[in-house]
Amino acid sequence: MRKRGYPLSEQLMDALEERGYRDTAPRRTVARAIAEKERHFAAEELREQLPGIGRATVYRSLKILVEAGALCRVLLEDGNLHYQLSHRGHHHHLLCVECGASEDLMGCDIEDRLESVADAHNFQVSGHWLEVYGKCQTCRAELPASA
Amino acid sequence: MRKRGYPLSEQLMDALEERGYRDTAPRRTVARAIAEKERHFAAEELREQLPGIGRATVYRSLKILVEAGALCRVLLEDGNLHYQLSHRGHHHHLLCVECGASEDLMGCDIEDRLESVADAHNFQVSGHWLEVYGKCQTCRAELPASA
DNA sequence: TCATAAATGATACCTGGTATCTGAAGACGA
DNA sequence: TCGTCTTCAGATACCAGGTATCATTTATGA
Ligand SMILES: [Mn+2]
Ligand SMILES: [Mn+2]
Ligand SMILES: [Zn+2]
Ligand SMILES: [Zn+2]
Repeated sequence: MRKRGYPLSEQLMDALEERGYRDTAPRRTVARAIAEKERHFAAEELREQLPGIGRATVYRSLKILVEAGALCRVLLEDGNLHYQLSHRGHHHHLLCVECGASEDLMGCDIEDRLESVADAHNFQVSGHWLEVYGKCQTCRAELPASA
Repeated sequence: MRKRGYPLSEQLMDALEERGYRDTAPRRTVARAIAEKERHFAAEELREQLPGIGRATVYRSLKILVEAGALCRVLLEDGNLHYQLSHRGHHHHLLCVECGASEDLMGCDIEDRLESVADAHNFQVSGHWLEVYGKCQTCRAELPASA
């Protein structure tokens, strides 16, 4: 996602324009708010930050940004769904259960690895959802007792 | 989960009693309804079937049955969460996107396989969530064109 | 049997959406 | 620049899937 040279919020707008969506003031506002997020966030959290924007518009923007690949959904260990700026294309997340940090994991070969077990069930794999939970580098260092 | 000899609904109640929950009429009613389910189901679907049971009771029952390991949550490809009778212990699901059939996948070694990539990120894996989508044996046979 | 703790169900509230609709704003050709 | 056409915005209502509160009922076991 992140490229140097011009604002992230513009890159989000570009991703929408590429898909034929118009460049509107509310969408720019949403894009700017998302671009400032340093971590995954809940939909409602974003909406609270944007009292001037209609609820439906916030949710619609999230939806089309996910479709455009600019945002991805992250399933937290507690079952809550968050949104996050992320790499395009298929990938997974290493989610720290201590601090919430999330690291993208590119280069997924899960389906290759599932081949043999799926074959045994005569099941043809076409997709998957994987989230990985644990402790990040920083949190391991801070809590050496349980690291 | 399923053992021979006595009703599945009784096994659900047993799972609750093992955890110190009381044997009550509403819980038996919920357990009986769940025991009759041949597929994963939505919470609201179950509630509609049980108009005599309070909404909170239905949701509380689902929650404690999941905690007791008698039920598991299944994340469908469309993002909806369903519940399903299932094996105890860690496992995954092969979910057919055509017919909705779900097959349990025991013997998960995902975390072992993630070791090396997690190590590269200095990340200590403690858990994961995986759902596998595709086409089941039956649906592959019925639609040979795209199988 | 009876005290106690736990469970129920009504109600209200919350998050995360979607459907519908009217009016506003963008795109674009003349 | 204007008019038209389409999309979009925001209000509102609604839905699914929950949780918190609390008064009343029920199960359990001493
Ligand atoms: Mn991501
Ligand atoms: Mn299962
Ligand atoms: Zn961390
Ligand atoms: Zn199938």
